Amino acid sequence: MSRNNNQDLRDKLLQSARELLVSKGYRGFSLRQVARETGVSATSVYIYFENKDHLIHTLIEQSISELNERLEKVYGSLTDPEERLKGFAEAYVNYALEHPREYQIIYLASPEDMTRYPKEKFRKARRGYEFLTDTIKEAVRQDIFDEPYPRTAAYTFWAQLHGVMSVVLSKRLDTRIDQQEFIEQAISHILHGFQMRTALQQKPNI
Amino acid sequence: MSRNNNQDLRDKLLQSARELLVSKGYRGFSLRQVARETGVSATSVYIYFENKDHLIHTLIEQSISELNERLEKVYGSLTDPEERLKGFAEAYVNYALEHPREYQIIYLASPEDMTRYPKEKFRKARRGYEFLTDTIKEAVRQDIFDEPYPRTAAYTFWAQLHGVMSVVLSKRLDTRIDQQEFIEQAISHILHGFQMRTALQQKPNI
DNA sequence: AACAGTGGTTAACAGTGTTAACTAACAAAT
DNA sequence: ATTTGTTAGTTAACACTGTTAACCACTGTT
Repeated sequence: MSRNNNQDLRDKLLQSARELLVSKGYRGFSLRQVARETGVSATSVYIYFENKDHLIHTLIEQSISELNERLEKVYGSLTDPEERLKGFAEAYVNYALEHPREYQIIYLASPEDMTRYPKEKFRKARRGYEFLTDTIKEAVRQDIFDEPYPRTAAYTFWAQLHGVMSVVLSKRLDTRIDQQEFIEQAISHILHGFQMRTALQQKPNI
Repeated sequence: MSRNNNQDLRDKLLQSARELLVSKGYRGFSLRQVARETGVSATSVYIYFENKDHLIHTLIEQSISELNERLEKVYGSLTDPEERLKGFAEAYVNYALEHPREYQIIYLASPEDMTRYPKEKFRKARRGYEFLTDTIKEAVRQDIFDEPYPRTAAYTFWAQLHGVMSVVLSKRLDTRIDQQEFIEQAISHILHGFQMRTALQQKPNI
């Protein structure tokens, strides 16, 4: 157990870091604690990560990848655009509910940090958006949606979903509101917002 | 300038804290720095605030109040439910754009902190939701919307808006997407999601 | 056998939140 | 008028933190 320590320790550090971040949350997260947990000196972390931010950033990338894999699975298992869209929403919500802390990690990085990292690193993260953009484009092609800018629409979709889960996970929901109910209704609203708008835009009949 | 220092210094601390948080962001924010800036010893802060979290929390409350005031203004100046809803959205977005750091402060508090504070403190924060809930109820009364749970719908509305602004402010938007365009389209989608749904909602089950 | 590189160490610096112990100023009580 | 208690502030200290510099023990190469 000492040959290719190279990648070995790096992975162990990442795992300890993730566990700590998930169990103690962001506040109780420290490099030294990670090192302690891994049974290694604090400065060793700096051999594999430029600094604390970079370690966390790596964690974020991992989580984004896992989320994207789920989305890809949905994309591959469904063909109807509307079904896919709903599938995306559910996969997204489920990931957030199953891994709340990790989900929050993804959205943790503040803008000032982001700029310090190479922006290309987020290209991989955008894969999820591509699935979504494709789906919307397909829906437009099939005359199901009427979106002039599918990419913008894709970001709108994610943003709304993120808002919903953000509110849920940060426990800002009114206690009188049932969480499950809230999520379902929100998804329903979001999906509905994408349905043909031209016909309804004015005063609806009935 | 030394009589009722009581409230005086407290306010000065809050002001310094806000300036620091806005200029340096959350990372570069420290109690000691706040004290230094105010020209007072670090421990003085503990006379007026239980700890760092409580200080920040007070800042949050202030920002929420300011935001709520804007919403109240909208509520008072418009009567048509749909107009009001749109007005709320715009006021919300404008506040976020004009005071990005302060907006982010509002949504900074992580769930683990929240529980440490008396939940009632957020009652005042809920005023905004009440304006919105009222508006939706009124829309339902006028047969414009068809929302079985106006309160839930209100939270859905906020959540979606928050998601949109969160994405914008954390600079996660694809560089190819115009920010202004994105916001407008998102608002349009969100509002549309509230328009009459009965005719379209074929599959109500998740 | 000497060399450089790698992966790790310990020691130290500057900074943090927070607590404990103290002091100066002032109001009230005797 | 002196004692008392309270209040608003102080300094000193503790246990942390992220990060850097200097060092050390190995490895494989020449």
